[in-house]
Amino acid sequence: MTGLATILHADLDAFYASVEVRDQPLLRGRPVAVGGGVILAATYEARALGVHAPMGIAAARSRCPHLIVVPPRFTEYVAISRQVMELLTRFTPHVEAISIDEAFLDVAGTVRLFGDPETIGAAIRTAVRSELGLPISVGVATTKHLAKIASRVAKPDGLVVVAPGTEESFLTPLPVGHLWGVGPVGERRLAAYGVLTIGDLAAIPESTLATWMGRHWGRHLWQLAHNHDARPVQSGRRAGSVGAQSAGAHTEASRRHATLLALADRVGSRLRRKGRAGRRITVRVRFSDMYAVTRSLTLVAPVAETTSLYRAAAGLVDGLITERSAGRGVSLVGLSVDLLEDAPHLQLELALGEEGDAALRAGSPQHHRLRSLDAAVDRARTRFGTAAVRRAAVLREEPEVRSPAEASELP
DNA sequence: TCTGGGGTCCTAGGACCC
DNA sequence: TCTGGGGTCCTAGGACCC
Repeated sequence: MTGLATILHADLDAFYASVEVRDQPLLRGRPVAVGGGVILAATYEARALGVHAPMGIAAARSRCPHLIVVPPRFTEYVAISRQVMELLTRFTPHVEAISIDEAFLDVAGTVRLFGDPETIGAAIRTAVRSELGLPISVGVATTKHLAKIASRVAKPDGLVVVAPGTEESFLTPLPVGHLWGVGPVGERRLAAYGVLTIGDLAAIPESTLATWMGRHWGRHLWQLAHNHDARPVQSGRRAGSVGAQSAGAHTEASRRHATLLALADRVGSRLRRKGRAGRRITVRVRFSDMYAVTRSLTLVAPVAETTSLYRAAAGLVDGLITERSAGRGVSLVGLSVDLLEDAPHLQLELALGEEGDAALRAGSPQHHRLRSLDAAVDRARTRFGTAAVRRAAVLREEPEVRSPAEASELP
């Protein structure tokens, strides 16, 4: 051990809202929220008036009548996020992006180059502010978990260093809800045992926590409370799943199928862009009373192609709704795919997917797109051989590869 | 005034195999 | 014929994160 706290957690403040304020200077200093349906991010001015994500917009306005609500620009946020992550890699190659607006850095190897971790944290904040015009908070500590808590304590627009040896006094007074992974349910369960702060938690023996919360959870909580967190900063982590969902009334089968096809398109083209595929398809349906149900299916071979995703998803969703709807409306449908590291038939699936994509770019109407996969299958036969294509189809438990045409009968 | 869209991880039961 | 333990895969659900 170096005796130095070298893990940084950098977290953009009110990210979406800060981008909008940056790009529309007239918004500066005013209560601003980014939202579509619900609040996605709120400036600190808005938070002071009780506006928080993920509150409904109407509820937010009732608390804050002068709230300015800006529609989100996701493409822009993704691009800016990339710029931020790029900037961070100047200070160390060990950057682990964990969401659109936060990342861990391990600067153990670069302190001789850039100065101690606190100096690096300050330099990051200055660079992000001056080059990208955005506020970012940084926490510095000996573990990932503690660095994350430190950046939270640093907000807004601050820097907090937890020096080695001071961890316990730093953690003791904080509420247990500050622990990563302890949400409202965990907080309630712990409160029932009189555990309110991380100090309270740290005083409980691990074996007792295990009986209260289950073995795994108990052990995990005990370790976090004592700042035992050996997880290294991992750059280049790959996503484990890809999904898309759509909220709104989906009670009518025709609307639902159209939405599912669009979701399958979105997920499929993202998979192919990444060169990934997956076997496990999960659908999620939420009813109008917010009751949510999932169904999943593991295919025998991986898929990355719109029509296969669509058919698997439509079958699951229709079955689920027949089984559970009980006269309720459907307010959300979602589709996701668990990715495989590597897979037989992946190249064939990707080739089929490319053909589908080409048809999409050509702007052909939906039923033409689906039919065009017939032609894609023919081309795949030439490229990969009839046997390979048939095998892929059999492995997907489909009667025949040409069945995309069936899907064109759907809306 | 009802709750977006993108993810991660864990649990638990049943099927199946050795 | 009965019994047991261990391991893996599949599915459904839930908590949590931003």
